[in-house]
Amino acid sequence: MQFTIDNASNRPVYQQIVDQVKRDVALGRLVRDDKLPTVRRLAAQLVINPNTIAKAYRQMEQEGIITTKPGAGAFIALLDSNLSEIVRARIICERLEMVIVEAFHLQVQKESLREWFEKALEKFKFSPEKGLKNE
Amino acid sequence: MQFTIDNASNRPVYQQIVDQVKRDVALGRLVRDDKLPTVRRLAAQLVINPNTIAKAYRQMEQEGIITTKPGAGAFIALLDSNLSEIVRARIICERLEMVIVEAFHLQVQKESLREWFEKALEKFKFSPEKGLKNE
DNA sequence: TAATTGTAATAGTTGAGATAGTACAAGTAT
DNA sequence: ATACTTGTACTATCTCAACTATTACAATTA
Repeated sequence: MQFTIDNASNRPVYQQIVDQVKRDVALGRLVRDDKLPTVRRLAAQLVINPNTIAKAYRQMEQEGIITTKPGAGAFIALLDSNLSEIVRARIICERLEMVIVEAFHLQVQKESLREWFEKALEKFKFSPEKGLKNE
Repeated sequence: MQFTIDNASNRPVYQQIVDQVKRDVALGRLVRDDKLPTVRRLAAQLVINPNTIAKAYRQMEQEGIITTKPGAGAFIALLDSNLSEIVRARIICERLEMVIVEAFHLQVQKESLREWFEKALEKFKFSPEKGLKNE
C-alpha cells in the first residue's frame, strides 16, 4: 500500500494515514487480514516519527478498522459498526449537509452535485443492496 | 440570527460561527444585505473574546460571504465564487468521497446514503436549475 | 535464543486557537 | 461638530494538540 503525506495540509499527519487506509478499504484495495506496514517501516519510509504512525494505528484499532498484535503486526479487521442506525444517520447527514453548504457557496449547480455524488458513490465497494422489497 | 457554540466540539469556535452563517445563507434564512450582529455584541452574547468573533468575520469576508464596513457593520454579500469549475469540482468531490468513505465504515447502505443525500439537498435554496437543455 | 512487532512512557518543540487589553479609522446619530 | 459605534490592528499571554526524540517492555516470529 502506497501512502502519501501532504505537509501543506492542515490535516494532522496521523489522520492522513487513517484517511488513506479507510479509503483503500472502502475502495476494496484492502481486505480483511491484509497486513499493514510495520510502524517502524512506515515511519522510516515517510520520514516521520514512529509515534505518529503508532497514533494512527491506535486510532484505527479504536475505530475497529484494524486489529493489532504485538510481535505480529497490524491487520485489516472485519467491518463491524456497533453504532445505532439513529447515530449513524445523524453523523452522516450532518456531514452531507456540510458538503452541500460548501457546494452552495461555491455556486455549484444542484445537478452537478447530484452527478458528482453518484460518480463518487460508484467508486466504492458497498455490499450488495438489500432485498429491495418494494415498500 | 441565533448562534450556538459547542465547547465540546473539536471544531474551533470561530469556525463554528462561519459554519452557521454559511448554513443560514444556504438555507435562505440570511439574504443579501442582511446585517450580522456586531462583533462586540455577539462576543458578549456568546461570552467569547471579541477577537475570536473578529477572526470569524475576517474569514467570512475573505471567503466573500460578507462585506464589512468599519462604523457600519457586517452584511451578507452577493454570492460570487471566482474559482474555476475544475477547482470547485475537485474540492467538492474530495469532500463527498470523504463522507462516503465514512458512511462505508459505518456500514450504511448505499440506498440509505442516496436517500439522506436527496433529503439534505432539498433543505437548501439552490438557484433554479439551468435550462435543462437535453444533451 | 535473537530479532521483530505494537505499546507505553517521558520530555521537549512548534503552532493554532483563544483570551486580554489598547488603540485607531471609518461610519452613524444627535 | 460631537459623541458613539463599528470593524480592524496590534501585542502579550495561555493552553492544548501535534509532532519529535528516546528508551523500555511484552508478545510474536524465525
